Amino acid sequence: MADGVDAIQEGWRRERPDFPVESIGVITRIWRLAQWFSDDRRRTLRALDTDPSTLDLLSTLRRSGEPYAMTPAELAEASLISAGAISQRVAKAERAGWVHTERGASGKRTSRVRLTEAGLWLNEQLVGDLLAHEQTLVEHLSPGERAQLTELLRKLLAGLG
Amino acid sequence: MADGVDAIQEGWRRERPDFPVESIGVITRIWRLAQWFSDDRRRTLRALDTDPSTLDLLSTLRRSGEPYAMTPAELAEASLISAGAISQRVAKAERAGWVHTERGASGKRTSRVRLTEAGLWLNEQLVGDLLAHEQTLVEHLSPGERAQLTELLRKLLAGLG
DNA sequence: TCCCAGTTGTTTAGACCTAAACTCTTCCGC
DNA sequence: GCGGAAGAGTTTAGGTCTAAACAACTGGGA
Repeated sequence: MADGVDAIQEGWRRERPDFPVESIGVITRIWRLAQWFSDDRRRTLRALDTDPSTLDLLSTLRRSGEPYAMTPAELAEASLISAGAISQRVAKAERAGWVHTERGASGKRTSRVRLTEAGLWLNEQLVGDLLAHEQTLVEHLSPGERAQLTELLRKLLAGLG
Repeated sequence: MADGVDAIQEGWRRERPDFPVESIGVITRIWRLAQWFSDDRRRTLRALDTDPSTLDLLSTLRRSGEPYAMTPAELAEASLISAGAISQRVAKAERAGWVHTERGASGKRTSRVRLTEAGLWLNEQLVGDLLAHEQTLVEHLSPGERAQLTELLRKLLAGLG
């Protein structure tokens, strides 16, 4: 039961038997899984006229709880992307009407990005559907395997710093 | 021992206790690990004046064995990226002197991309160093855990089709 | 032999990201 | 108060990808 990643490992073992190829089995599979899940999400969301970046923005605001408002700096930290990318995501979501930027009193530099009613409603729909769908994607593994995998991933991630 | 992914899960559990959040623990961690490994590789390669796309191209050719030559279509299939992206990767690597495109007899449409001596040499250095480095990244896990993780990832990937 | 549909490769338009430059505000220390 | 450094947000340049348009060869059937 071999997959494309085994083929890569075997290629290197054949060509350079002295190279340590064990990490490929973990890291390359993680890359492929990430790509697969990303593509799947992009396809699903495109059919609903949105995209993963916008969903991530709305979900971050939603998860923060009432009043569903955060500063750009907070959003950047929570989303693990640059502040510049947040500006662009917010501009796009604002054009679509999902969020509204509240600027401080005249000329203030600070601002807060807040979910609109429409944005809140959209997010509830999308997240509910997506989580249900993604649950089915991991159910090829038994409950025990899922728990084991979760723990191993957590440990690997924690070990990286 | 909680990480940022647990915070996301707890956020949803608090805001929407009816949503099935188990998949987040697997999928989001896979995304974060993929991002971490990608960033790490990009940083490492930038210090050596290259980038992951170029390394992937050279490695695919190298792994194919003598004479280290493939057509663009074969490269696209092996690399899991579009043919257009291959054109651009090849153009860049050719400018740097790592590969050479051999076109068929006058006016032929077919072509083969071949590693140059310099490209072969560069690849040996980079892959040797990277694999040694990446081995250290997974050694926070015991040998048994690494084997278990590899199997679970393989099974999850296979289950996606 | 000729035609045209399919295949192969390249180019271009459009996304989205990062990094860095830039603008404006805030606030510390004198 | 004042001046300038630090902080916050936006804009822009550059890079890489996909999707789609485009260009050019190939090969089977009339």
